[in-house]
Amino acid sequence: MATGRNHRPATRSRGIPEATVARLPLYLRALTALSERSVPTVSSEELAAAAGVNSAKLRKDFSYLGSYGTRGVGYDVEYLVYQISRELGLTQDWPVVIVGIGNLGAALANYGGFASRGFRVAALIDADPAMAGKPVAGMPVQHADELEKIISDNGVSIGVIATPAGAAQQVCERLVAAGVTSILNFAPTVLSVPDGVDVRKVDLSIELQILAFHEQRKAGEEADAEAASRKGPDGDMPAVMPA
Amino acid sequence: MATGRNHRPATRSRGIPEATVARLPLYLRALTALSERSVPTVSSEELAAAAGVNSAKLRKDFSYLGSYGTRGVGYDVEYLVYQISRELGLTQDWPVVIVGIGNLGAALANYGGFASRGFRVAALIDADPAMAGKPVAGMPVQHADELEKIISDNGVSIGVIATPAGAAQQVCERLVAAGVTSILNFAPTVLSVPDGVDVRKVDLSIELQILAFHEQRKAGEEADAEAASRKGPDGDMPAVMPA
DNA sequence: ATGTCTTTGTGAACGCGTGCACAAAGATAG
DNA sequence: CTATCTTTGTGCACGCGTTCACAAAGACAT
Repeated sequence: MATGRNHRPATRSRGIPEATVARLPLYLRALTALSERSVPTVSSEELAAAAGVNSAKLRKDFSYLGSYGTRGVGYDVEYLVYQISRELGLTQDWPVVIVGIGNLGAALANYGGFASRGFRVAALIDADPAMAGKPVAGMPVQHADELEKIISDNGVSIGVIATPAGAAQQVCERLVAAGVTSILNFAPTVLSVPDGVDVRKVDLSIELQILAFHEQRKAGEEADAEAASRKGPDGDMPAVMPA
Repeated sequence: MATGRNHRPATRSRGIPEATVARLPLYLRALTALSERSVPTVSSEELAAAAGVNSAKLRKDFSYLGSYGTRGVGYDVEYLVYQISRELGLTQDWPVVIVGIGNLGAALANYGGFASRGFRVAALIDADPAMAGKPVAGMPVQHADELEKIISDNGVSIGVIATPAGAAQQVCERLVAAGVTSILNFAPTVLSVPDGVDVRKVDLSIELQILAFHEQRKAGEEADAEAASRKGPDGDMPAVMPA
């Protein structure tokens, strides 16, 4: 049992750096938009601007995939869309299960971007018997008892956990035992998984706290600059100061 | 990953590395759990395990905050909770607005972790007039016309964008113009913001695509391993190497 | 007081990611 | 065909983050 396997497998996946992989979806989205506007080619400078990254970085990223550009011209949009899609494995169908159909789970089930590209919601699963059979996003919720069967029957390898924190680890273990090897975790918990299983975490609370940190820093710098006169009644005096 | 803050200027946050800041909420969560179990002290090894990180990394992270540990003993849980909370700016109240009350926006409004620690949902805003006045999470949705007034009246500096992609940039600009300096973006778009504004992005679709990449790689390796074992004992010979 | 034991705090080495700057490659015009 | 212009692909250097390994610091027992 490995402790929270959040760090990368350390092995560069087929020579493609993790940082590059994380940007490929970004490029793909920008390219898809260009494709819909029937733009035939795009330069690294233009595409980088659309994706919000540095053009040198983009070119280096693409160089890991191969030499798909034409010097003096740029990149063929359609060809690049295909190459990135293939590299990301989006040319095949990925059945996905969502476990925990509360507010968030339901929102995820309704999320359009889910079905759009290669991903298909194979089932919605909840532990509450009262939810069973209830339609969410045009699909009946199934009871957690069926979890193993659903995963096996549909060949699901990607699971989304949207349960309360307390249930997440247990759900995770059942998913893994049933054959899931990639998990997207929305529950605010560190998941322990065996080697070979990938976990990605989406944590609203953490993102907000990081923003708060920077916000506080900005406020502090402002106050220092302005000699601090008009700040709200709640300063940050220590209310609790344990020894 | 935030596109608006990719090239972070020289504003290195008071000497605390960004990577460390991103982990502080993780430590805080683990410490809060210990605190609730009335555990008085914790070693770096134990806490690191609970947070799913390396213990040396944790100690180095804490060293940026100061010397809050006692050699031979560990860290005082309550004291550390306070120090990290203060460092993250969670000892003060952060009013937050959520713009775009669709499935996701409603889920966020109902999310408990929101209110739990310093963050308070000041208003729910939507552009659809039919939504106005409708209660979501015990709070009436307000029309987008009121956006500037709401932000100004409540001193909101953090905004959450949960609108469709097409509306995100425009909403973002209005938020920034009204005084918001930190944005959490759930819309699948690259946001352009002026310097001094922090953007963090949460993108379900990107996370799934990254998982798909690794999933595909796993499947490929399996196939390679099979092929290799079928061929002969020496496993690491020329895999697929396109010219 | 002294020695032993535990655990922190950190110097140093290393590896990854980023961005600059430029040569190579191809398009295009004359 | 040659010259020029555009844009890619990448060698290189630099800085950040991670990890190791250990000395310093304090607790605790005798």
